[in-house]
Amino acid sequence: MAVTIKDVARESGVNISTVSRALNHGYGVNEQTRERVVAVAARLDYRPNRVARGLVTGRTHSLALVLSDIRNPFFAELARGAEDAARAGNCDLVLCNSDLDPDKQMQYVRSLLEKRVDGILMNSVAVLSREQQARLAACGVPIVLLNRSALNRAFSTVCADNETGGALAAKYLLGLGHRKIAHLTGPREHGNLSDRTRGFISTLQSAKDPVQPIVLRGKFNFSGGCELTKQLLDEHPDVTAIFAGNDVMAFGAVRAALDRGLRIPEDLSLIGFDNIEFASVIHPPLTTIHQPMYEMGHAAIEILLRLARDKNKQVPEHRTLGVELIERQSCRQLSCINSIAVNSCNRPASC
Amino acid sequence: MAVTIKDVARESGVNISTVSRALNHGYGVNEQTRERVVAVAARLDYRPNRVARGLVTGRTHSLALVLSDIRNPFFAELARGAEDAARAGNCDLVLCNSDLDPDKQMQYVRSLLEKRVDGILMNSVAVLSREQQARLAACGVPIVLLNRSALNRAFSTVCADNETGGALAAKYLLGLGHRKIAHLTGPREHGNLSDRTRGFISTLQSAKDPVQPIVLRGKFNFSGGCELTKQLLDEHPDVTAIFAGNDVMAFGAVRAALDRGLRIPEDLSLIGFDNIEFASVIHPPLTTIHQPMYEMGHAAIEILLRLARDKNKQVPEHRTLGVELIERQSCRQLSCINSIAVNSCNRPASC
DNA sequence: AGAAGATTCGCAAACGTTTGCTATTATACA
DNA sequence: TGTATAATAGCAAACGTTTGCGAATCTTCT
Repeated sequence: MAVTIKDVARESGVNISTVSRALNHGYGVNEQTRERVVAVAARLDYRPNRVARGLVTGRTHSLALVLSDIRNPFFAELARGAEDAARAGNCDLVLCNSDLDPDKQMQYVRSLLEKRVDGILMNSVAVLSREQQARLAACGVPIVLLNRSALNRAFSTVCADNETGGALAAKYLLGLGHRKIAHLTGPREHGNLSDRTRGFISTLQSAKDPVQPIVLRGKFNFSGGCELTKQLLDEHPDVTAIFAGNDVMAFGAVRAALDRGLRIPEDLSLIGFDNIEFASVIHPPLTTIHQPMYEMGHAAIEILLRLARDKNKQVPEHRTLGVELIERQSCRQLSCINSIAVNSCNRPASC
Repeated sequence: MAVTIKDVARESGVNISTVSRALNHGYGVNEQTRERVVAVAARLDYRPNRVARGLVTGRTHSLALVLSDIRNPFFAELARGAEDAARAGNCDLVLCNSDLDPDKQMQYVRSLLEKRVDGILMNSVAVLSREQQARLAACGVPIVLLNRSALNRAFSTVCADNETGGALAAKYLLGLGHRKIAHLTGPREHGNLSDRTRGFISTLQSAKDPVQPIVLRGKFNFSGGCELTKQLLDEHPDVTAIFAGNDVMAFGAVRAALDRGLRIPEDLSLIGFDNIEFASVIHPPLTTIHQPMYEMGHAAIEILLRLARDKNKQVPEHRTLGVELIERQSCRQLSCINSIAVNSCNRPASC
């Protein structure tokens, strides 16, 4: 069927081992024969079979990206950074959507191990049992995790400074004078979100005049943000500010607020986390914590490539990337005097 | 290193061929020995090496998805559909971002062919030269294209009914009384966008009272939509409606309009294409043409799986999936009388 | 010119499977 | 009991590479 190394060897009158050497590096092969072989290979349009090569070298030049859902713009951005880095390292990237389902996740990993990928970049293993994590750590292929797992230092990790991000959000809302503050987040097992929550709450509680936020947990997607906000507005109609665990939840909160006839930021201040592209597009432009998603994906794959390179020294690497607050127009100063000063109050008559 | 079929064979006292048969299907192997082998394999935690298997079977159980940029929510949705279908077919999916660069695209294909993927799903080959397309068609692996390529019927195709979608947008804007209409789109080579443009323009031109739209071509992403709209507003300040070739461009148009102090839909009507999730989130919620992105990805991979299944009968398959107009709040009736009737005019005093 | 060393290249094993063929044993039937 | 047939399992080739080793040739130096 396809043209193999044997065809090239026969056609250029040398042994297959010479063809292999000529095409791969050229050491130990005469310059003239090398040129001849290369020419023949080009003429026959020879494509080395990387499956066969992988079998003998033990490297497949494939990396895997296991994340919850590529439709989350955060992961799309991250995936792009990862893919670019993989490509630069001459690897390709297989995509797996786990939906954070532990069974699905382990099933993916099994399949990836059978396929002998050179490394795996995972969104989260926090949902896995301790035993499953141990099995993972012992599986032989390098694994980089995207959230800091304080428990298991067997893995390399890349993460944004989520805790600091949460703290930034808290300081910002406090600075604007908010006291009745809510926080929308996901289940406790979710590492990233939990770190944000921790930073947020502890900063609020350690203020000169401590604040105890209302914390609601649920699905951390658009509909989750929407539902939690509606629930919040029912139970605590007096909240003045919401910190959403991610931008997509914040978008859900915007929708819920609109449905209830509330305006942002006039009636409700809102701050997100992630700074995905559409955060600047929605009305009003969303104030949020920026995390360098592309760079995280890129950095994670670079670690993976290094780990895959020399199988012997498998020392885990940990990288934390900085976050920053992007101030837009979804939060307002609470005190009326100040709000007139910054001209963010549309109802001066009512002040 | 890893446990191989030989280890299982030795441990259970049979030949490796028996192990292979026992684990794969069980034909021609005694029930008792089968059970014994299975037990041993489980005890040793044996994982068959799919690289080796792929070498002999000629199938890698990998499919590839070559698209312009996963960060485009359209492609993220599509990728999710594709991945789900691939997983259901026991394949995994490698992700490639081509940025629609012909060189990059061919480079990806070369690499994928070397890796012997079982099939390739491509966003677009329209940017490729006729010769490159011919090479692609002859490469031996099944290829499904995402846009209808009227030229080359060698490939299978899956597409939304883009032309009808463009026509729907045109009819809708005409129905609202618009006459000064602009259309933002990408380069002529872009199959999808061109079909939309064709349907849009021909419908406008074949109206009782024909309209000639202003067509602007540029980058078909957020910043492209933004820049084109600014250019449009500079050159044609009297336009009343814009049809953006996709939602992301529409979002760019929203941003540009806001920057120029124009309100949507009061000062400018806007209709998009795709109906990505955030179309319903932005302010105002975007009227757009829905195309079934998840289903398209799913359908394309199903075709690929079928094609990969029996290598002999390689008859291309073509599937067109329907679109529909989602009416939200980004377009207004032009005539003032009507607009009062439908209460979409916020400035009754000026009417 | 002869020896030592370098260069070039072929041979064959190895990677871990699947699978056609054959040998052996068990089963059925006359 | 003997023979035809079916069930079971082993042997070995094949898939397409890479790579260690050794043979042959060429180069260089004394």
